[in-house]
Amino acid sequence: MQNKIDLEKKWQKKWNENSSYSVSNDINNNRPKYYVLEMFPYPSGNIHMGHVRNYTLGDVVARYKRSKGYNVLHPMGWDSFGLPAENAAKDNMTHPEKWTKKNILTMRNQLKSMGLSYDWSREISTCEPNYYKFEQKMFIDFLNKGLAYKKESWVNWDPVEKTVLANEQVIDGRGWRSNAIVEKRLLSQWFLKMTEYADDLLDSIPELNNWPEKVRLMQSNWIGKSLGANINFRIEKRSDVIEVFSTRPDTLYGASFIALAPSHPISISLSKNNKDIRNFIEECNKNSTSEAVIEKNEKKGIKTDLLASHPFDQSIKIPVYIANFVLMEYGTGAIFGCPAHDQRDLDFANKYNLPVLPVVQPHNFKKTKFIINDRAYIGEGVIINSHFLNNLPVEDAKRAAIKKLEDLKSGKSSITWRLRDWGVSRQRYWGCPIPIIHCEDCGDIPVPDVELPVTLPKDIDLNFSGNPLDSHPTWKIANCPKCNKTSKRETDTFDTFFESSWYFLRFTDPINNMPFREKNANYWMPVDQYIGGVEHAVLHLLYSRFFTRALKKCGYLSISEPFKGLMTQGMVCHQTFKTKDGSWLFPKDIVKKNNKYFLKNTNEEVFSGRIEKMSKSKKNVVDPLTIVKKYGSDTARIFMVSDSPPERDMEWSNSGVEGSYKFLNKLLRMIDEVNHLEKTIDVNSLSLNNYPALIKIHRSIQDVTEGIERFSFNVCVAKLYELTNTISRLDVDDTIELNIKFYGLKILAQLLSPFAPHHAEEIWFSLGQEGLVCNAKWPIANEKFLVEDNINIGVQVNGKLRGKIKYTKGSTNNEIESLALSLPAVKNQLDGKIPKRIIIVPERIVNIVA
RNA sequence: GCGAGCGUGGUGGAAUCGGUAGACACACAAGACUUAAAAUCUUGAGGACUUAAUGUCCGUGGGGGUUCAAGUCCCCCCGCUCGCACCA
Repeated sequence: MQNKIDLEKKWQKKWNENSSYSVSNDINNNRPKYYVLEMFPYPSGNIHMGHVRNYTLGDVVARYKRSKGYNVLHPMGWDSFGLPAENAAKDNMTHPEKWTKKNILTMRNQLKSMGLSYDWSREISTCEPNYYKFEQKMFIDFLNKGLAYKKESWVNWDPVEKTVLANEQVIDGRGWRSNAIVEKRLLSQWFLKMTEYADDLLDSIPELNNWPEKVRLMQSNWIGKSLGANINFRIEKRSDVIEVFSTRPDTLYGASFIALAPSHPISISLSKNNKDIRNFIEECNKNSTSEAVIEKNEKKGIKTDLLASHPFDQSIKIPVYIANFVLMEYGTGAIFGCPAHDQRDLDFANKYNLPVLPVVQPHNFKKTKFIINDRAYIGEGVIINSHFLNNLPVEDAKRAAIKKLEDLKSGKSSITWRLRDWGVSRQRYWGCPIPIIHCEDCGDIPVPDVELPVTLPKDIDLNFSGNPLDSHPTWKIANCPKCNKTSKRETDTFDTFFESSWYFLRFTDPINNMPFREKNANYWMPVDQYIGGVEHAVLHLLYSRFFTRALKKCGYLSISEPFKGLMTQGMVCHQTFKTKDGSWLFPKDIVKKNNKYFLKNTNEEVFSGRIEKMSKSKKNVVDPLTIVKKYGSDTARIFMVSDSPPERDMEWSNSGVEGSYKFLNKLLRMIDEVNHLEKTIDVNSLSLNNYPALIKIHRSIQDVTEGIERFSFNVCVAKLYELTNTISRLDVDDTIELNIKFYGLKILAQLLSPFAPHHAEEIWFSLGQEGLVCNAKWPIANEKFLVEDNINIGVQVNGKLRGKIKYTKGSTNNEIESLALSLPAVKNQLDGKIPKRIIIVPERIVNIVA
């Protein structure tokens, strides 16, 4: 038996020599196309188990589809702009570019050692000017089509580092490096008009029927279309009004306060003459910009002197507050609070002693008075305490209230989206420069096409705080393309989601000096199967859907939806280990003895913690390279798909890996056993009943094929184990069994090839088959071996299993019934009584109701 | 806080349509081979209770419901995980 590494190297070399996985750019061929894509990695240093899982899943699909005769596009590249390169630069004083390129080199070799069937000639890296120059042009096209614009928006500002922080860099309201209290600041930034496609992005979700339902739901909720009303409240002694958006205009009579966002124009104007309000708004501005943080914080407000008039009854006066939970970005930046029917409003009202008047009463309410204590009622019901709305059901009352508001010219029906425009400006170095020049006279002028790309300067000062592009002495100086006046370049770069929003298009035509040819994109797109982590369920996938539409509007291609099929894989988890005083330990340093864990070096006892997602911070990582070196990549691949279904989280376990390794070794032993023997008989001519192994072989073809089609790869592996067990028990001294064994091994090689391609080639070759198994046509089960004549089903009495019966296919219900009733256990249960009913579900179950 | 998902033996999981729960594997135990170990092969097993019969009861996070029949459908609850717009 040869060394696994040599075996794998041998076949990788063969694939290379044959260019087995490269795809022709000639798209006029007759084979149907199939585009399988895994989310490309950020080159963080080394591949981790999450990558191994992701790319194994994709490779199974790619290899399977190839053998089914598809023209398969299966590319790989690098999402190589991003914050970690800048962090690494600060930590180790290495240039982001150098760090990134080194990582790519390492990771490319690691991926290549896994024998993944990529067309490496299409490799792309987004930090290359040759990639990002196209998106600079795209941005200018968006600008010209009105899909990009500039506005002010809030950022997390670290006053010590003088830099903008990502939400993840703000920990408990402080900068992660400086530990300074983070402030909110307004910056002028570029936005893409995603809201223009809000309706389309929402309405097209039903077409994405090869996406997981949960992702479609998340996207729907994210877009968040709400029907309601914009309502104007007049302010006492002032001429302006407060415009409020509400989905519950039916509860207007229950309004007990109005709350403004801290950044609402009225809040700002009030703060000018009121110190308390100014302090409160300042306090709110110390909050993070993260919605999760804002929502988790204690709900607080400050009362203003303003009183608003109720739109239906000017005599009702409602106090106006400024509250920390009202977002300027959503709706109109102001709400009316109806505490009885909204939990957040109720908490607020109870805190500030505001009245709670119920205006919706449950339909079946019997008692005399409906009272709200500390739980808001948000269900269905009829309106009470509301004059002209009384006795109407909620939905009717909404319509009536809106009608009245319109009659009074105090409001109108309105749709509000949760979806916001996409802010793409980042105050960072390691990203694609935004191709704009700010001229004092002409304003923001796009860099002319001939001057693209705007490339990043290499000589940057990493010690300097703030954005290195901004502090660079010369880079930002440019002449206005219009008036030639000395001007300043835009020093912000694009959000790195920009690159990942069109990389799948570049893969369809990666070498031409244009982003991609429309012809190629139209042929390959949409991606037939996209595979990646569920953490991208909303942002990346929604940005890409928007981007594709925007590119279509600019004439780049003619499709709207980039991803036809989506598979979201679960995380790779592992047990954690800690010392007595709670510091994390690497699993590789630990040995298990008598159900206790000890440090390898010192023999100190350590303790196992929860099973958690593999992460560097908890040290519960297993390095894929160590595994590949020890067991070979086929072992890692088989293990990755064998235990857990792809969409679920999986646990990495050493014993599981050992199991996969043993399985592959068993296969190699089997070929050693048969490859010196002669095969003589055509097994397809054998009759089926005498040879259960033949039936098993054909069942396996059927089961594995179906399993791959519906992503039950773990079941496929189980079926391969079963098939292996069956054929390993065949007797090589019996001529017929030997021939079935040959045949079974050949089929096994083919069924195995998407999962453990190196071993599959080895078996294929040892059996003396022509060519490479990766080019062989996928086997088809012979129907005559699939039909089962003997039916074996359970018999229940009152839904409980009491026995089993066997009959031949085609027996009548009467025959089945008498067979069932003749079972001793059934007779026992019936105890002489006559069954009330007998339910026979053909070939499934008999249930006798006594 | 809001949105989404998940929960089945000692462990990972299977059960495609509501129809024999626990396939396949890991771990475990016994046996074979071996001077021995490893490797390999064979066999066993959800839990409890017995009168030890191929017997009864319980069993898919907990509680309730629909149905001849529920891991699967509905309602409530518990636990864990993911996302929340500047991580990718």
